[in-house]
Amino acid sequence: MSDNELLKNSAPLPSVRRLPLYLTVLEEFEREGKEWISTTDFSEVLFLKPIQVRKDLAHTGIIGKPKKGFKVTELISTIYNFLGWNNLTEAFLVGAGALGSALLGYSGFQRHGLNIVAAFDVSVNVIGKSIHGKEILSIEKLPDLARRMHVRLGIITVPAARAQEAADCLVSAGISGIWNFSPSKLHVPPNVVVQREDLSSGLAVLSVKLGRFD
Amino acid sequence: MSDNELLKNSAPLPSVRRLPLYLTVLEEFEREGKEWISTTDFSEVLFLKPIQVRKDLAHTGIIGKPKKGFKVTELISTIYNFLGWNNLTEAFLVGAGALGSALLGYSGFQRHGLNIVAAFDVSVNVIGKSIHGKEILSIEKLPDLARRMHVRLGIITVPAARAQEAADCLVSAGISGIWNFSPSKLHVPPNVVVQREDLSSGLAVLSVKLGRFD
DNA sequence: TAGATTGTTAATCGATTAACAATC
DNA sequence: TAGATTGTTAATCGATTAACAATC
Repeated sequence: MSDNELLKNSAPLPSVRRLPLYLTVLEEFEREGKEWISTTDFSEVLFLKPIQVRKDLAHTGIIGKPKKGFKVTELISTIYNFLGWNNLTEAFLVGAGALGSALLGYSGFQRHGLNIVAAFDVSVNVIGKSIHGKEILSIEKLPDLARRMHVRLGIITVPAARAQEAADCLVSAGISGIWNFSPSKLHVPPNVVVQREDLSSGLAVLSVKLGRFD
Repeated sequence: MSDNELLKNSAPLPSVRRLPLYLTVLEEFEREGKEWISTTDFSEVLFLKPIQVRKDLAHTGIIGKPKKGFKVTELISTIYNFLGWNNLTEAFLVGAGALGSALLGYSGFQRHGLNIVAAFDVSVNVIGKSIHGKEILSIEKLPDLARRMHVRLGIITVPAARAQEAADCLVSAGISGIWNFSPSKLHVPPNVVVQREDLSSGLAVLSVKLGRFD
């Protein structure tokens, strides 16, 4: 019944979430021309305990050198490899509103192995228009195009009320993963992976933390 | 040394993150005119275990009725209360790029107690322009305005390299919380709360889950 | 009443942290 | 060599789940 039923035997998800954080530090070190980085280096910048960094990095399979740490370039490519960010995954985006447009315009995804190849909407007001150089297509064309282009990933940025509908469309198009930016819980078959990216969860945490100071 | 040092004695953060999810179900029930909702109702829609829902709701302090569950309207207002979403927090947004514009255009924040009252940028290309009806001001005006308007919250949507600078500016303006959409770790004094909302963390999780199916 | 659902106390599970020997 | 840092094994901590009596 759990979301993670098929996902055993890998790094703990909290560790996976921290890996991109390590990448930002690593890239900084690389720019500065440093060859080695230790877990204490990480811990000082990120306010984490060195032992936690060591455990996290161990999950990627990298092996360090006592007294030195890890080779910066090697660790970067190991993490990229671990995350599968060295080969591009092509994605369709559904919902070309404010948030969808923002994601279309975010250039950083390319470096993270994500390539949004097309965007779709239901509204005649945006269909045919172009946002950040990408043409918005009618949602009706999605299933056919997805199969022809072998697109594996769908990004949902429609309002909550339309999210399930968008998910159904993507599933019927044979997609294998969904990045869901709507606050809705999606019902999909067990072979489809869903990652919820819900701003309201983050805002809830922030609100509670802030409230503690009143 | 931990981020949560000052934040003891409240609901566990994973529970807090789930509360907005319950709200979407509750609002659906309310629209349908239902008076009562049980933890099994929640669990069926959200694929959670009833016991987890019960534990989560207990943290808000609400008391249910055996055999009936919880009063829909009462539970909604209890959660809103718990999150502090019934009175508006005013916020400044720093960085009027693609993501910043999207957040400026997101009408859902009002319902979640968040009111973005002004946006700031460093670029002369956007200063003076208006996005979704909100004028973009020069970052130089931020400290003075923040103090005069008693703004408590800052939202950072600048590129990683400018994030610390933006945080310093907000901190010097007396802000007490930061919602950080950049991938950088921010260094702030202990009385300032930071909530990181990092897309790359979510993408990392999604990538690992997807990779598991290859 | 009978039975569904609550609230509470205890058991389990998984992630974080500690301790320490191995190593360069 | 001496000491910093690694990798590993064990202890702790906190969240999830189970069990069950209380209740309407």
